[in-house]
Amino acid sequence: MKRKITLKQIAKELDVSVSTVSKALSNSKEISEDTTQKIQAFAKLYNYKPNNIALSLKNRKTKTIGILIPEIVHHFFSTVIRGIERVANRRGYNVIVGLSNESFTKEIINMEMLANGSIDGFILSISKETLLKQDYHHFNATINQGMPIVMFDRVVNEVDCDKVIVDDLNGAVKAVKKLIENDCKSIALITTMDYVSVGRLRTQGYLEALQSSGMEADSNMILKIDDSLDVENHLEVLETEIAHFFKSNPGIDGVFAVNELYAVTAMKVARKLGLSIPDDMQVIGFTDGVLSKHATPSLTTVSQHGQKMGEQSANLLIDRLEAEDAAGEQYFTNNVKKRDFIKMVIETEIIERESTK
Amino acid sequence: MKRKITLKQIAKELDVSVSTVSKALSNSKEISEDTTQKIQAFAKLYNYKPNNIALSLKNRKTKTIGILIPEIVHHFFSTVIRGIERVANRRGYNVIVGLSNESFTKEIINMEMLANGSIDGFILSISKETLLKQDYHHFNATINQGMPIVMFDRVVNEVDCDKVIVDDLNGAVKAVKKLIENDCKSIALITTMDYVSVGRLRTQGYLEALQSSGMEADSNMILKIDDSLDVENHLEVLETEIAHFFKSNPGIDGVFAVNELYAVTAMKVARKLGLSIPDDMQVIGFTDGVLSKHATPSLTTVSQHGQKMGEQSANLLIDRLEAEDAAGEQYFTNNVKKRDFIKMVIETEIIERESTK
DNA sequence: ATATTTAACGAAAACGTTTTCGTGTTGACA
DNA sequence: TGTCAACACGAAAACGTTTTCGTTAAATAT
Repeated sequence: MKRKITLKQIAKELDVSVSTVSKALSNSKEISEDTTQKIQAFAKLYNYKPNNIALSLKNRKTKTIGILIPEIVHHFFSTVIRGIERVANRRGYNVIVGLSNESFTKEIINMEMLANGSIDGFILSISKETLLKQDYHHFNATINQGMPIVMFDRVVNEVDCDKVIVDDLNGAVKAVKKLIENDCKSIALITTMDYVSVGRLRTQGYLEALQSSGMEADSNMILKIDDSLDVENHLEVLETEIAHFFKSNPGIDGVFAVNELYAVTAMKVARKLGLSIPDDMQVIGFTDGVLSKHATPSLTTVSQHGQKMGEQSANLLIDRLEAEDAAGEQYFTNNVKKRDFIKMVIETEIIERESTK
Repeated sequence: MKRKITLKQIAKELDVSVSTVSKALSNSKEISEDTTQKIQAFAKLYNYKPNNIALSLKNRKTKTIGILIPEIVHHFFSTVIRGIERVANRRGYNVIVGLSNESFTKEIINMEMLANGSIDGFILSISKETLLKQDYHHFNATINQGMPIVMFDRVVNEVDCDKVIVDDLNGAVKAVKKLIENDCKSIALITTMDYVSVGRLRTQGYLEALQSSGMEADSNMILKIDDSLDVENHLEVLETEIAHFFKSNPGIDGVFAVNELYAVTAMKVARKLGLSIPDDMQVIGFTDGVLSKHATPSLTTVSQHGQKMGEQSANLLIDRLEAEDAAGEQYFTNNVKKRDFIKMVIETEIIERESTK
């Protein structure tokens, strides 16, 4: 086994100085053509590649982006990662991922681990627990240390940084309006608790859509699921809750759910209750994941374009990183912003499938 | 904004040497209690944290693991990542992920990017194109440079390293035997092309199970899907292929599919053809993903325990990394293995749901 | 009073780069 | 022959650590 070769070793072998080797490899014209040739040939032979860590230390930038998300086994988040990785790679960056597992503490620990030089900037989505606590000091702290953050999807006004969000409110409005257009008279909402901002916004969209169509909202028609319990592994609880909800509201002919799991489960429950979809009840979900596509009947849903969100986030972050470079840091010491923070909104799109008429 | 503080800055402020600061912070008893106190207080005040990159360079290890997978928007792979991240974090490591996107070239590029000092070792699953080409030189090259690799799921004999696999063959056998026990007389197989080793093994398991039960295999009962096309986005093709398959084999009363997408699609097609599941046809899939759990009817499936695979992989890799440490590298130069390579088999488990009787 | 230990700290090397600034040798030119 | 530029290269600093090895002064032992 041969360990990776270094400049110093090449220098020694060829009896020149380290500086000469470095220059020769970067085709500096300070070095004669003869020695350049010789050095390059030798380097190629031994497959020399500069050590990234050394470069990072010298350049004080790592060319890697830290991703911090609540959960990776989740279609939406993995789609975002794919988007980030795509543009990051294209622009010469690596990505390092941390999982907060929806925990405030793990979010902080992860950020601290990564913020100590390992990465140049963060792309993250806030954990539920953090949203609940409303404690955002760790975000502001990292930003204050000069490390830029881009937040996506679950964002918060209290932190000043670039943000990429999906138009949750409007997406919900569009979905509910579609149900109304499709002649639904009694439209229910299945949502989460309010502290998750996306849940809140989608709920708001539901209400606005009803209002603007002259239908009145009925709080009995809204089912709020306590997602503090691990719903993925307690599917029955979800099912019985929804079943109970449907039974106590017999007239429901349209359902808008704030995620695809709720939507698909609602369909399942409805069918068990003898309802046919979409004839007796139409259903629209949020998030275009595998479930929506492959459910029977396949689910009409609001697509949030996760990959696009990832791509935009990465571009925002890298743009800012490279702007810092160009500005040569002087702006920072003067405390002048190079560019105001951007809040980018990704438009939603309704993907019509079999669960609506 | 205050940039991260360094040892040198602390030293300057407190008018001591850098070495003194370093020692004081690590509670060396070389330093008097007074100065230790003073330095630690100051460091805490300014929230000093050692720079990871500098440490990596000095220690010649990064405490980060490189993950290289074909695709992240995939329940199985993200489950594995979750497992890796879990133990990596617990043992003080970070994870950096690269996506090969099933491409040979991207696999190589990614490996080269990461192998230059950014990580201590790899955990990876081979891309389809690489399997097709059967070109594994890049794996052997990195191993020869002293960087350990752990392969999971899609592994290959030509590379000498630790491996974690699921018992595909036996899992398939169990699944098919369950169908036989459940009185299926005519069992079909929906599989991939043979070059994907897991597909081949599962096919083999199907054949063995039939044979050992005295049933004869009929090549007409095997549908091989060409997964070179992007099946996720060309669902119709898959559906028509399966429909055609079912129509030309009317007697099928049991289906074993090598992944959950094929299984769920098979159920969908079957129902469109007027068949009831599980009464007319029973279906078992492979991979316990979201689809299996939430399909209607929910799918009986062979679970591969992705998270466990990730955890085992990470433990194997870190064990080896830390064994190298302890051995102080001498073994390597003598070309003596510290530990033979391990092939760890994760047992599969059949999760019974509604698609079987 | 001298030798030796101990306490408390600093200098410097090392990890692997890149880059700035010499420095010595050559050749040209006056 | 003396001056100066051009050429080709090397030394050293810097990035931020840790660690080994001094070094100095005071304290102790002889």
